Amino acid sequence: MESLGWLGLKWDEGPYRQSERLDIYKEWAQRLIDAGRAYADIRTPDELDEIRKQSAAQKKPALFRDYRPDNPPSWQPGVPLRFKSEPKNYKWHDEVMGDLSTGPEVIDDFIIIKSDGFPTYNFAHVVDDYLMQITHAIRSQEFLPSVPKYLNLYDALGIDRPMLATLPYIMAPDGHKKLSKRDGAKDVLDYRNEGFLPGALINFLATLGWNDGTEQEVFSVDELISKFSLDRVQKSGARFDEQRLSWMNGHYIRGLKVTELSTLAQNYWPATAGPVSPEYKLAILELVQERLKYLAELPGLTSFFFEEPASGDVSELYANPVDKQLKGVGTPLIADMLRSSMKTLEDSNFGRDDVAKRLNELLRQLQTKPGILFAAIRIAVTGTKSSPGLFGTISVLGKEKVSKRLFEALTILEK
RNA sequence: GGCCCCUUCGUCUAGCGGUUAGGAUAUCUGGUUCUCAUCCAGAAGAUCGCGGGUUCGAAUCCCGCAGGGGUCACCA
Repeated sequence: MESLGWLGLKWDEGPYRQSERLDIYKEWAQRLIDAGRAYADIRTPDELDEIRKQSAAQKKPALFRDYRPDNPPSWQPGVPLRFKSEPKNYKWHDEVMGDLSTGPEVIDDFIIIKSDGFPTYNFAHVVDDYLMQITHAIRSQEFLPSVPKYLNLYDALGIDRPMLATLPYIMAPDGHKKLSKRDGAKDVLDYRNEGFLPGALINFLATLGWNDGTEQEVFSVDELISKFSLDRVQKSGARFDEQRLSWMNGHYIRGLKVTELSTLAQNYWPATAGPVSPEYKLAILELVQERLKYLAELPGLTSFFFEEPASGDVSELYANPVDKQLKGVGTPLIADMLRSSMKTLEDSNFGRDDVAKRLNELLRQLQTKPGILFAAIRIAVTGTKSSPGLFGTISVLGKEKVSKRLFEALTILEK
């Protein structure tokens, strides 16, 4: 329920507890008894198992309707109540699967009230749906084989059935099995904790097995409400592709206003962020917004805004630069470039434009390539091999941090 | 085993008798004269599960088969 709330999915009625509705189920069960359509089943689990074994030995499905007790006692608390089925052919329409039909062989007697007095799902959902005036019963595929049983029960109770629809499975990313928690599937709330947006998850899930017939991929919730239709739902299962979800979430994050992103990102800052000003965080978010796929990536992308680069990282990056261009440049030359950078930034106002102007100017003076000069500065200032745009990063970091880091890098290089 | 459902690029899918089998994502390349990302452009990627039919013509209709999944509880 917390998941539904987070996703913004609202319900009209309930929730109900079965324990508070036992009398209702009992009343409906009594109707079946009165109509001769239910009987108390006093057989032990062992006896029932015996029936199953016999059937299995004959390579036939176990049908309890072939083994009905001759003189069942009247139903009383503590014993299970079994539905007395009336086997026949069924044809019905499934909003997703289309027209379906089955023979009498799939209809059987089944327990409707357990010995503890609680109804089984098979019985409770029919009663509950009816009382709540449910129009559409949309279920997962594993219920499809049970539908004829439900139809038989609707008939016995003399009530109309709702529209039926069967949704395909969501499959595990790597296999052919349906996605399930025991196979490592994440909870919806795990996605919330990793910083996925509800709208993105809904969009992803909705288009997993459904499309509107156009080439549109991104749908707002309102669009989904107006455009979704069961008859365009896929019948086959669809793999849960996290990469696609990440792409979609990134798309939604990019569409946010920075202030909105800031609100959502509140709890995702690195532990070392500490009590820095909201303006500083906002400026950082502006820099990283377009490269965030989900909020939990924030620390990895921004930690250098809050803590000094590790000297080990810096020296390692200079010794083995990822950038090919920087590779051929000798340490003395890199040191020179850092010194010049310090100098030209010394009396900068650290506005983004001014930083850009000065560093581009320096580029001309030194007659080197951006891939070399800027890579060298990036390592010193961020301690990483990639970062947001260098000018913006320097501007946001500010004079104090930048000067200090250039100086630190210099001492590392000269060691 | 009985019954049921499914089968188009790696993945999500469009397609409903005539298409160079389209899009998205992922991958790769180029560009946006700094990396990463974004954005833009391009490439590669599908003998439409297989075999028969019907038809001038089938991914599309019919029949078999195979593979995958599900279900046969006092769980939902």
